[in-house]
Formats: sequence, structure tokens, C-alpha cells
Amino acid sequence: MITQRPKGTQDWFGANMHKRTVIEAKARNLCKAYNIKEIITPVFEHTVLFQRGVGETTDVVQKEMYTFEDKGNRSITLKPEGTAGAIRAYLENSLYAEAQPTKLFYVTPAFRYEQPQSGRLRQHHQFGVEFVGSKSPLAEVELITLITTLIKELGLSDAKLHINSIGCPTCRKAYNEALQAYLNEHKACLCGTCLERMEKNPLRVIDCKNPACKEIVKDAPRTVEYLDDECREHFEELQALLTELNIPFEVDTGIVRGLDYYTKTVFEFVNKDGFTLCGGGRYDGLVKEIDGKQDIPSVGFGMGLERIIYFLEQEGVELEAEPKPQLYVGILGKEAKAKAYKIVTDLRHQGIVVETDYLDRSVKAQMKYANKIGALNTVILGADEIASNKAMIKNMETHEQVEVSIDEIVNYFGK
RNA sequence: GUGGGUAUAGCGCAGUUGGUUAGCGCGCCAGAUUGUGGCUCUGGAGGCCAUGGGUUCGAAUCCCAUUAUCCACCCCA
Repeated sequence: MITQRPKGTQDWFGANMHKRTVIEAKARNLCKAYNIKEIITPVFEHTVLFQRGVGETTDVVQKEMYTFEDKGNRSITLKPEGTAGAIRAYLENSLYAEAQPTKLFYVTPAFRYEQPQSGRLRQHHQFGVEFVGSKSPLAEVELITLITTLIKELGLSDAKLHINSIGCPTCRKAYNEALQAYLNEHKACLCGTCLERMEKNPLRVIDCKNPACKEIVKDAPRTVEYLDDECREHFEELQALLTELNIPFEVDTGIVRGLDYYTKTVFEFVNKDGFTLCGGGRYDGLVKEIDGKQDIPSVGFGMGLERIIYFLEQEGVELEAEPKPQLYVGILGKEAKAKAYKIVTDLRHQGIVVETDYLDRSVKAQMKYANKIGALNTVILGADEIASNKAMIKNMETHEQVEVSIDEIVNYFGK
């Protein structure tokens, strides 16, 4: 038990760790080009931030949060998503006082208590971007472009972009009334959760996967039919921009998303098997919800790293391999040990990736080890080599050996 | 929270209708002219058969429970 990790968690090491490193590197690199700055916020926040931000009626808040009381009797929650914390930090640190808009990205763990399955864990990791301070659909377009590019750079097959608009609180009110009226007529066929949702957050009923509910929902009114002028224009402009930029998309009026802060645009990237790689949307009301004063429009998305890795594996995509050690320095004999190790250190400090022996193994065992770790070259340093300042560097692939003066090993690697 | 599968060596798996010292492949360690890897050969280490009960002369094998894990649903990344 003591050697067993908690349910729904994962240890990162080896090949998997490397994949994550590559994915993160590509994401960071892209953000650099888009002038999006990194932000790291705490892993835990005051519970109320998520209750208010993510929304009391959401599944995430109602049943999936890791909430506990700390020794100072504060209610603390491990972040279930990245947006609320980033916006809290934006406000607390007065980032709105700097040049606007503010574009932030993060790579963060997120915690949700749910049943683990493939591509879903209790602690997962998200790469996300928050674009704060623009109400223009160009902000959506920028995020969508970034995601599309990242997916391509990772070598994943194209994911389909699904977009929808769920309107603002004003149009939502009209919509909710219409939806409730419709649902009331079909109350008898709805599942228990939907009957509950109907009262508190009717929009969520649209998302229900229960076959009976789905049948009802099929003919239910859609948010897009109830958008006010501003929201409709926004949605139309977004579609026009995407079209002009040749970014394929599909309007899917069934996307409503499970977090309460979304307004207007919501979007998902779905792969060919129907799995969501990444999702996000606009949240024009969140800043005000948290701050109480300022009203700052924003858009964001989150992308699950585990999920990306899962899809890479599903599609058999190989990311660039981890670099192999350039040189294995075999050490032979006690007298040579310190001097050889000094040479290893000097080479490392000159930028050569070097591995050596720490187990006093035989030359044969050392060569075997060098082969196993994929070292490109080997050199054995014993008393003779140290004394004569001459050693043989062996290319492990061609088996060729070249005599090199020890002082000049670094030159052998063109440094 | 609901439903299904699985649990035997580090990893991947066999294990006959219950029968004696539980096997195979890979990996690991060592040796095959003692200072040179890969291929081959030889040898070696490593298992309380998930845990706890039960049935039986006898259980990895049958039954029950527990735990873990995987998959699906819900929801999300």
C-alpha cells in the first residue's frame, strides 16, 4: 500500500515524461510567438473562488472538488481547472493596469474527484491560455489558431473545431424561459438529474446523454435562436473571420459546456473518434463575478496533456526522440578514477552529454552499459591513458576507433 | 455515483477437469583468453500466485468478501 500511488494519479518518468516535455516545449514556443506570457498560480485556492467562478450548479463544484479545511480553518480546494486561479491572480496583481489585453498561458495540474478511465485522471495537467481584456472575436480566433497549429506541430491528425454560442445573461434569461417551457411539456420523459437541472441550470439539460432526454432535447430550443443583437453579431463575426482565414469549423448547437462562467462562444476540438482534445470559450462575466467591480471580457481554453499523449499513442505518432549521451567514459582502476571523473566533468561543462561508471564495473560491463543507454561514442580511461594522455574514442555505430589526445576530446565533438 | 473486465517474477503472459519442488518470453546479473558493446551459448538471482475468509485429504485453480487496477456511463481536459 505504501508503494502504491493514490487512485487516479500517475508518476511521470521515462518515455512518458519525455513526451510531456516535448509537448510543453512546443506549447511554450508557440506562446512565445504569440506573445503570451506564462503564469503560475497556486495549486490550491480558497474554495469560494471555484464556487463563485466555476459555478455552484456545476458537477465539478458539486461533486468533484478536492476540498479540505486547513489548520487555520480556511476552506481550501485543489484547483479543478486553470481559469479561476489565473483570473484571481490577474485581479489581485492588478494586471489590468498594464497594457491591455493580457495574454497568459499556464501548464498546471488540476484535480477532480471522479472515476479514472483512459485519458482521464484525478490529477491531470492542462496547458491553457487566458486572453483577458478583449471582447473581439479575434481573441477567439487567436486561441483557435494557436490550438490548430499546436495540434499540427505535434503531428496529430486534424481535430474538428466545433463552435457554438450560448449567449450572455440577457439572452440566457429569455432562452431559459423558452427552454423551461418546452421541457415542462416533456417532464415525464426526463431523467432525475435533468429534472433538477431544469430548475437551477436548464442549459445543462441540453448536454444530457440519457437516450430519453436526448430525444426530447433534439427538438428543444437552441441558444443560438435566442441571442440578442450583440451576441448574434459577435457569433457571426467569429464565423466570418474563421471562414476568411480558412479555418474549418462546424456550428454545433449542442455544445453547452459544464462550467458556468462561459458566455457567448464555446468551442471544442474533437478528434475523429469523437473525443475532445481541448475545450474552451468566452467568459465575459467571470472577472466581474470574482472582482465584483470591473467588467472585463475574456476568452480561454484548456488542453489536457494526458489526453494529448493518449491521442498521440492512439495515432502512433512519434515525437522527437530524447537525445542520447554523446560519450560514455569508462573508468578503469582506482588510480584513474578521480582523474577520469575530472575529465568527465570538464567535458560536461563544455556542453557534451557524458555518462560514466559509478559501479566499478568491468570494461566489458561498462561497454554493455554504454550500449544499453545508447551512448554514441565510448572511451576508456585507465592508468595508461591518463599517463600517456592518449585514448581511443570508439564510435558505437561504426565500431571505428580514433586515437585522441585526452585534452582534445572536446574537439572530437566539434566544440 | 452506476455497470463490466482483470489481479501469477521488474515487464508481457502460460498454468489442462483442483494433485506434489509454479513455468515461458523479454529484461536484469555473471561467465564463454581476466582492457571493449550489439548476435549466440551457458549459468544465476528474482513469486506468501492482490488481501482476508471458506469448501477440500489437497486451492494459483472452486465460492464469498475486501482492495487495487483497467474499460464504459455521467462530467470534463
